[in-house]
Amino acid sequence: MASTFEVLAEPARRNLLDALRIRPRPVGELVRLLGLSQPGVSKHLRVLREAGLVRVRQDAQRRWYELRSEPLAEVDAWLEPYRQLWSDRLDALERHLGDTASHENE
Amino acid sequence: MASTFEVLAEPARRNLLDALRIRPRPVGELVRLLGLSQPGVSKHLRVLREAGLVRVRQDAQRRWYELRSEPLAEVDAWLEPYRQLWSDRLDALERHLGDTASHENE
DNA sequence: GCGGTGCATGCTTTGACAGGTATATAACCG
DNA sequence: CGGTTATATACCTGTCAAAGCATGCACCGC
Repeated sequence: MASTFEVLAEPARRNLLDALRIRPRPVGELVRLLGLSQPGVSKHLRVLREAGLVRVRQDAQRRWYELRSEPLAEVDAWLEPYRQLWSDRLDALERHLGDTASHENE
Repeated sequence: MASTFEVLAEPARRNLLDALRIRPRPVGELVRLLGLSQPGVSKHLRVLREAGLVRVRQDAQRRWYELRSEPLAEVDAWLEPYRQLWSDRLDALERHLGDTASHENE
């Protein structure tokens, strides 16, 4: 089973997640939204499902796909130690702006 | 040039970033840390460089690679609307725990 | 200058993956 | 039942990326 990062590497799959983030949708609707072939969409959905990023609810002949955010939380956790880097940088910017403001009449 | 997500799909490259997050390092050190061949590491570093995730500082025959976090901030931004999903879920959990606690003697 | 070190690049093979078309499966409707 | 809708899977093809090995290139110390 592919890692969450590998799954997210494919733009079409990120688009699928973006669509499912709004609300669950059946496959046909995703096909229309993405403009891919139906088999193409089904195959991406399979990858997403096997990675735990979506789950399916069957409703007669329709299959409603919905988002599962847990794997994304892991990505967020990986990112966590890096986040500090740009917040540090923002802090520095803010200090700089503060300095500039306090010197702005010199 | 590959997207940041594509670049992060490769585990070795995430390992490189994790190593460079601590401090800048020359290639040889990264080779030792990752246990890959030197050309392999160099090629991954090239991909990281072309995606803007690292930059190089040349020091005589050594090349010091250091992290550039900007592209990671973009990933973080993509993740942003999803983050709400698990914070919502945490909120719900906390409410549930609160309810449970208030009923725990029933 | 010369051997040695540190690193990049070229080449080749191999395997994975995406997209398409055609087809299978399953459930609905009349 | 028969046709139709909704979705999945099989198969094929082209593309691309990763890994290994060999080699090139730049700089160092002597």
